[in-house]
Parts: sequence; C-alpha cells; structure tokens
Amino acid sequence: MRYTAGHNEAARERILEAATRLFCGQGIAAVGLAKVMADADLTVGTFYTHFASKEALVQGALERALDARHAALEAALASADLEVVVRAYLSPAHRDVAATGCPVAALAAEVARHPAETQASFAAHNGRTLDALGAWLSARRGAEVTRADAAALLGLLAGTLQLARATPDPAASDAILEAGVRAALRLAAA
Amino acid sequence: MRYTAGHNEAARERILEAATRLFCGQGIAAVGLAKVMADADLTVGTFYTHFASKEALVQGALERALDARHAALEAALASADLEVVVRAYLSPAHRDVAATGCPVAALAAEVARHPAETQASFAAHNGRTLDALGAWLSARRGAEVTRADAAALLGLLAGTLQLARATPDPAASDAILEAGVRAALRLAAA
DNA sequence: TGTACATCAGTGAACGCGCGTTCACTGATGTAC
DNA sequence: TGTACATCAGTGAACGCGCGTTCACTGATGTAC
Repeated sequence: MRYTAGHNEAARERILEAATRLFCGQGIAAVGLAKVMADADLTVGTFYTHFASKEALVQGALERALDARHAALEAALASADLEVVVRAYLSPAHRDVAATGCPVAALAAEVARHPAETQASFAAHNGRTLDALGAWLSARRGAEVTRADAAALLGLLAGTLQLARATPDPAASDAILEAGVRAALRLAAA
Repeated sequence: MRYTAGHNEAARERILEAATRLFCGQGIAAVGLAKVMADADLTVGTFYTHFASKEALVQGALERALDARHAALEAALASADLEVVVRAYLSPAHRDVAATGCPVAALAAEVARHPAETQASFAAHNGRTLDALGAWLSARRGAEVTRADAAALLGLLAGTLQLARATPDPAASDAILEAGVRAALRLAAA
C-alpha cells in the first residue's frame, strides 16, 4: 500500500475523535460531515472510505465515547469512593464542557430518535457501564442492584446535569448540581 | 380588518401547537419551518407575520409546552398522590409518545445549546413547576424542599425516561421505568 | 536493478435537496367619503 | 347606500447556504516482472 501501515486506522481514529467531540458539544443533527472531516484535517470526499454513512459514524462515535466513559468509571470506582465519582459528574467543570463529557447526558434524548440499530449499539455499550455500576453497588450494599437500578442512578445524574446546563443563572445552576449530588448519594446509599 | 377578530391569534396558536408537537417528537434541529407551517395548515411565507425567527418560535413553543405541563402537574398534585404522578411520568405510554410528552425530557439537552435568552425563558417557565413541586414536597415532609431539590427529582424522572426511550429492548426499557419509579419515590419520601 | 502497473486514501467539484429567510403580490374585509 | 381605498394574513417563488452523498481524478507507495 502507498500509505504507512496504520495510516488508515489513524485517520479513522481522528475522524471518530472529532465526531465524538462535536456531537457531544453541539448535537448530532447540528454537526455536518464537512465540519467533522475538517476537524480531523481531511476533506469531505474521503469520508466514505472510512464509514458507510453518517449514521455509521454516529454509531462509531457513540461506542467510542461510551467505552471511554466506561473505562474512566471502572478506574474511578477502583481507586475512589462513589461520592468522588458523583461529585465529578455533577461538577461545574463537567457542566461547562459538554464536548468532552458524558455522552448519555449530551445525546441520550437524540439517540432515542435514531434508528433501532443505533439505539441497540448505544444500549449495549452503555449497558456495560450500568452492569459495572450495579455490581459495585451490589457489593457495597448487601442487596442486589440491577442494571435497571443503575440506569435510574445514571438517569438522575444525566438528567440533573442537563437541567444545570439549561439553567443560565450560575448560582441556580450550581444549586441544582449540589442538590443532584445529595440525591444521588441518598439513592446510592439506600 | 379583513379576517375575523381572533383569526391571527388562532393561526399563531395552531403554529405553536404544531411546533411543540414536532419539536418534542423529533428535536428542534431536525424540524424545519416548512414542516411546522404545513402541520398548521399554512404555507411557509406567512411564518414571519407571526414570529420574528425560528428561535422566537422555539421560545414560544417551549413556553407553551412547559406551561401546559405545569397546569397538568398542579391538577394532578391537587387530586392525586405523588406516586400516581411519578407512575404516569415513567409509564410506557409517556415513553412511547414523546411528541405530546414532557418537554424537559425531550428537549432539555438541546435547549442547553440554544441562546441564553431561550435558556432563560426555559428556566423561568420550568422554574414555576419546580417551585410548585418543591412546595408540595415541603408540605408533605416537615423539612424545606428547595427548587434545586425539585430539579434533582425532575432530573431523575427526565433522565430515566430518556434512557428508557433509548433502550430498544421492551423488557429492558420497562425495567428501567420501574427502577425509576422506585428511585423517585425513595427520593421523594426521604 | 529498473520499469510498468496496481493499489487506495485523499482531493475537490458536483448532485439534488431542504434549510431559514425575503419579497412582490393576492384578495377578503373594514373604513372613509 | 355605493364606491374607492387601506389593511394585512396568506401565497408561492426565490435567495444563498449547508447538508449527505457521489465521482472522476491524483499521487505516493508496494508489487510484478
């Protein structure tokens, strides 16, 4: 081949990285392929040598983002308390930089309007995180914490983060984050 | 004037109704003005005799939807238990018809990317619901429940509904709704 | 070793389409005289 | 009472633009002979 081995994979990775950042920051519908490719230092024309369609890119970007979040959560749960994880999730820093933040908070509502295949991929990759969270909570309490219970906790985190992001008054937004931390810890401890 | 009194207001109301339904069902960015106007039995050209821009329509539609939700919640809290309200919110019926459902669950993440003025309007109208919910919970418990605490509860409801909507497997989606009900009632009772 | 060819990621222009917005015009009604 | 004019929501075509997607072409490298 006329490009170094791994060139193709490196370009694909750059496209996925740019897509993840732009989708999480601005929404899937609001970001065009030209913008994604420009951010990956490529022109639009070459997009289709890497992905079959925009929808395929959406799936790839969601998987990448969810897997990254999964790895980060596993590391955090292994070395820190749940309170640290919850406080990091509902922090002003996470609220203010959606582009590199949780894909569930940024995109779950939009994913719900995408094809079933995209939803299935999203649910499967998010499910790994829910299972890990459920197992961790089960070990901490005596009782079993199901994947669905973990989903409710993630729902609280993501929904509260969204409300904080949609609240322009800084003090009011901070108060929502703090109330979310209290609620999440109460829920996790029960 | 050459149209009956109230004609203008009736047309404006039809546009707002169509916009609310389409935005909540498909997202703001995915719905064009032509689609909204066609749903209101009008042509695109007349849109600007009713609204200054698409963003003005977005604000109007959000306000209408949030005010409707507020009235429905007040009525429900006056005549029914919180558990009934929570079960209705996290019901399969509400999950399956986003178009006529809660605007917070459908659009909060997208509103967070809109201009500050739109966010302020959204936060103000949603705030009325949060205050009513907080007051109701305060009266039920002994302690004060702030607007921010009510926001965390709404965050749990909306976030969990989004996850259920993004879960294509019916059984898994139902389980998430049920876990959300348990979590919401635990949070409200505490 | 030297040359012709195959490979294929990348280029850049083009496609049809729908977007938000503008505008000259229509036509039914209310008002002025 | 009858007629000319003003009003203004609605019409429908057009604007420039960006969208997702396609395609003929480029050019650097690896392979075949």
